Amino acid sequence: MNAPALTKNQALVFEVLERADGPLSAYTILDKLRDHGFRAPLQVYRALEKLLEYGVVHRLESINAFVACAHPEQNCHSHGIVAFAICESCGHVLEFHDHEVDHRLMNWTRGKKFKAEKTTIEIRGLCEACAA
Amino acid sequence: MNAPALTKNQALVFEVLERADGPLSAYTILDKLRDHGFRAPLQVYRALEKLLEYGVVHRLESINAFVACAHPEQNCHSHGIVAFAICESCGHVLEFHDHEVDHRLMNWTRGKKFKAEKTTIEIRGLCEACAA
DNA sequence: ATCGCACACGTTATAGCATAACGCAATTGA
DNA sequence: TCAATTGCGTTATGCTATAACGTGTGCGAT
Repeated sequence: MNAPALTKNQALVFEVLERADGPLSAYTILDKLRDHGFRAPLQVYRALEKLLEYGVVHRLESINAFVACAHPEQNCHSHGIVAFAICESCGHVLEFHDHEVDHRLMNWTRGKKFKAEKTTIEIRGLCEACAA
Repeated sequence: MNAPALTKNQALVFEVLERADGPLSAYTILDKLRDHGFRAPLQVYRALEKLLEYGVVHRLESINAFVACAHPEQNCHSHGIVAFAICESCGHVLEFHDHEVDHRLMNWTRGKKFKAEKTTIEIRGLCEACAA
């Protein structure tokens, strides 16, 4: 899915996520956009829904938060599975792709005749700076 | 962490999860245990916290639900990373372990000097029966 | 024995995350 | 022009999780 021009709300939400130096919850985004007229959670969730669809934003399931894609230039959906390392201290997120991991998981699901739609890989821990 | 004898509440929660044929939310567990005197979410969450610690229950982050471990006989924590395939139609969960996947992820985090604490791999899709 | 501690438990209240349902406005294309 | 689609705003609600307080029980150390 390629990203068409963003609507006003989508652009606002995306900018907030891009400027943030870590993942944000939907309600945090809402608070940051109150000055721009945002009043209700749905305004955020609806924008996020589209941004996720376009592949320019990721949802971190394990912490109920959202983060801008690390390489906005390319469509992230074409990279296969995305894995995240999330620092539980400072909140920073590392993003990476590994085709071998994809293969192993896909081989397994294929063997089980399971039709995979969406895969989540999230590693929580401490980043280099925080582990010191 | 090996499982000591379970307390009454822990045993009740664990039995509910074992009998269920799929993951359950904390509040669903609560409802199933009202007849046994459960009145508040914390009674469930506190039991779950211990069961997770003992490795006999898994939390599925992507659907906010809990499931009994598929091989209760062995300590699941000793198997390395656990991956789940979750059917979005019938709710059934397949559980598996792959040391090669573990390796790839650990190599990557080591390269980034990231200290991994807890890793989540969840594949949502359709199981064999539901995909037909 | 009893004091102190750790732990499980119960209760009330609250915080945090997400969506349902309604209606309106703008756009598009048959 | 009409119908369908999409985005938007609002109110209300539901689901998920934890804070904070107090009680009781078992058990080891003094």
